[in-house]
Amino acid sequence: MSPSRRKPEVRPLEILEAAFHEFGEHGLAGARLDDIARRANVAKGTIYLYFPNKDALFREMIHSTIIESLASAETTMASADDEDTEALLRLLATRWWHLLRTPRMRTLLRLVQGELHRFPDLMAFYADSVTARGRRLAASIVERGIARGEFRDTDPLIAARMFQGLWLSHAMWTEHAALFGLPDTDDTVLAELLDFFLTALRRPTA
Amino acid sequence: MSPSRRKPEVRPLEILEAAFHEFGEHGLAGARLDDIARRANVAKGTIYLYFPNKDALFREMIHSTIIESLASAETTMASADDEDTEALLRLLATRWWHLLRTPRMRTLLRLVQGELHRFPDLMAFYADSVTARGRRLAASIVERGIARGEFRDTDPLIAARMFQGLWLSHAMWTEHAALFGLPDTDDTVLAELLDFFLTALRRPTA
Amino acid sequence: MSPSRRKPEVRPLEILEAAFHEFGEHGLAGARLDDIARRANVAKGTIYLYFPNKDALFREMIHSTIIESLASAETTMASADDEDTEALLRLLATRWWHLLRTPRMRTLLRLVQGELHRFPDLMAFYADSVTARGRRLAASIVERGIARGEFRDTDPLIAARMFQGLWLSHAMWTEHAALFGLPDTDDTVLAELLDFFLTALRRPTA
Amino acid sequence: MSPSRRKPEVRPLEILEAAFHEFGEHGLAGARLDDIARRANVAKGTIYLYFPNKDALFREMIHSTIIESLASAETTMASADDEDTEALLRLLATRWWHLLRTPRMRTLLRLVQGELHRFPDLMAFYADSVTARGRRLAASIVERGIARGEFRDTDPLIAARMFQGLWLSHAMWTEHAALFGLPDTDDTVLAELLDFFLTALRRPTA
DNA sequence: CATGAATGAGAATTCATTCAT
DNA sequence: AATGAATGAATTCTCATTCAT
Repeated sequence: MSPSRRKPEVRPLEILEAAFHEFGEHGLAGARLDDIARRANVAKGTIYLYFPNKDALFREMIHSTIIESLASAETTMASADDEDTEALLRLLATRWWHLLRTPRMRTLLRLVQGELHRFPDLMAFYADSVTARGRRLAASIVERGIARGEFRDTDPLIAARMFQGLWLSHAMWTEHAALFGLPDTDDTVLAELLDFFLTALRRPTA
Repeated sequence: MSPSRRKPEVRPLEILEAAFHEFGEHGLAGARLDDIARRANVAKGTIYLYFPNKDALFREMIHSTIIESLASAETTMASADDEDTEALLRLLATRWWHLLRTPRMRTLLRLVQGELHRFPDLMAFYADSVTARGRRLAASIVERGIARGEFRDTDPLIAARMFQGLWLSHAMWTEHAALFGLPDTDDTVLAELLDFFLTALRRPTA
Repeated sequence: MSPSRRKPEVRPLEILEAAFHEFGEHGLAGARLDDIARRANVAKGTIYLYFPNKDALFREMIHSTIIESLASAETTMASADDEDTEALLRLLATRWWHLLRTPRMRTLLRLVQGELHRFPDLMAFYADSVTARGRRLAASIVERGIARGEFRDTDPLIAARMFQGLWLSHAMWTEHAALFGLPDTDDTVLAELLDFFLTALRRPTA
Repeated sequence: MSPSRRKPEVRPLEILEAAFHEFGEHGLAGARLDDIARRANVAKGTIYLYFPNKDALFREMIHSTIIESLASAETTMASADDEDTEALLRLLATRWWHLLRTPRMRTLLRLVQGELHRFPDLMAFYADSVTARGRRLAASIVERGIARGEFRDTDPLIAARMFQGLWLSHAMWTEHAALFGLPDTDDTVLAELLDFFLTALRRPTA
């Protein structure tokens, strides 16, 4: 085929996109550059125009996926302010739930779990920019609820961590919902999560 | 190495053990049979006397690790009966926590997360024998607590799922405790988990 | 880089110059067109405007380097006539020595030795235009010396060949002077060469 | 093909032999592992059982060829003692001439000239063990001649260097004898060399 | 049973060459 | 004329698998 030329800036993005799919499906070692190239509609050598080797491609793919997740989280999380805190938390939780259940996010989670322990710097980047950042947001809402007397008095960061733990594990199970005994409808799962979490958080009614 | 004269049945076990380490560190595609053989003190060809190929070795390794985990869970979980339910739950939770934080368990969790989606039958086996079984045990305790009026009235299986979700995600974070904002001492984490979970479970004090 | 506006004829020369360096350093197969282009401050494709392929570029580079060497030899060798033959020979030998020890010449020698056996026509061209031509020049001086009774009666072409052999091998050794046991200063080497050669050539003093 | 098995020690030797031919013909960068393997009657992967990569194979090939040359020089040079020095020198010179004109030696010379400047340690090894060693041998004979009054009084090491220079350059020319104006028969060349060298060395006859 | 040298298909990487701009 | 992104064939290197010993 003759060297075609589109907008040059999209090439690396297409490659990263293809890399996301292949690495996501087969892992770092299991994915083949050949397949990534084919999926990106690009010759094998083209990948090396933008990435020095397979490892670097993997790293950049993870990095850019995290960045992208942040962006989409950013827009997703922008919150309303005039509501009572529980409603606010419900809103955040719902959006979070949908975000986590995105195919993109699920694949990212799997890669983080399965492959990132060999890339400590990427793991740190993920922990910082995704986990810690999200936790702070959740904690700030919890804090607001405590300040307003809606929630019981607890460490907001710990509560936020529990929140993340619950959502995270359920999101992972969702990928094999039947196997892991989740209800058929995702909304049910979300309702259960919220119910449980808020029960632990609310002031005991006298 | 000279053909050694151990009990012949230990050979495959040693190979499985080595496989666990190498697959655990590098994943299915990334691990090399060469390294597994070296770690097992065995010639490369010997592996093929016991396992038809790499995939099969991986499967058997996962399978036997799950079995082994069950066994160790079994002994760990054997419960006392004469106590109040909360104490019982604390006991279970503590043991579970220590089990999950075992290097063996953590590696298994990573492999399940990272590699098992390509082995649906193994995933099912894991879900059934580990997750579901554990959930039933936890649920039965919760049920007892409800029956005795110690816990609020909820679906015991859902509560048990929340329990697992909390423990699981925290166990995974523990591998990079500092990065993921966990307290320094594991006991503190456990205390936080129990506190949160029991708060959600206890009857509201009038 | 923007299309530059030099005299168009200099382009191929710059490319040949860059090719000389890269081929000289890495050999025909080892050199990369990429590096040649970069060194010539030219895009990779530009090379193909002037040379049909790598091999041709190599050939032309060798060819032009030989031509260039001839020219510089020409000017270098233009001889005075009014002197005694030994002085004439000393002059020629000195100039030759300096020419051979030029980086350009040394690289050419290495390429001739290492790569030209796969280009018989270029080898022949080199042998004819450089070696044979130089030998004839040297032989003519030897002949003059014999005719004048300054030198012993020998075959001038053979003597000239010995002359070339001595100078050539020493020039090659010079590139790693310390390793090959040459004196520190080049002039010493030249003096040794001349001393030896003239001793063999002079009439035995009665 | 099924994995065959001969005396295991010969494998690397066969590979080195094949490497010598391919590298000798095409140079380091130009030779293909594939061809080396084919020539050695060995699968491609087998090469990597004995040599970590192409460069290392090249190095070992050079190294072992040098070693081998030394050995053959050793046996070749073992000298008789009862003769006059000139005869001794003629003997040495003859043997040297034949050794240098061996295909093996010629290829080695080409590789040393054309490729070894990128392997300084190998160049040093060659200079030490081959060139310097041979030079010392020649020098010792010259010295003997001087001591006996057969040769004129000169620096024996310098004379030996001239000797080597003459032989070396002529050996190289021999590969393209016609092109470089050498006589048809090798013995004639040798006779010329000896004649010239001894003329320079002999005492002037009063 | 056990070995490990040997295999060769397959994967990563390189780079001469092309061609749309 | 000049560019340099793109190509893909060619090459190096890897490693699961085989099998003679």
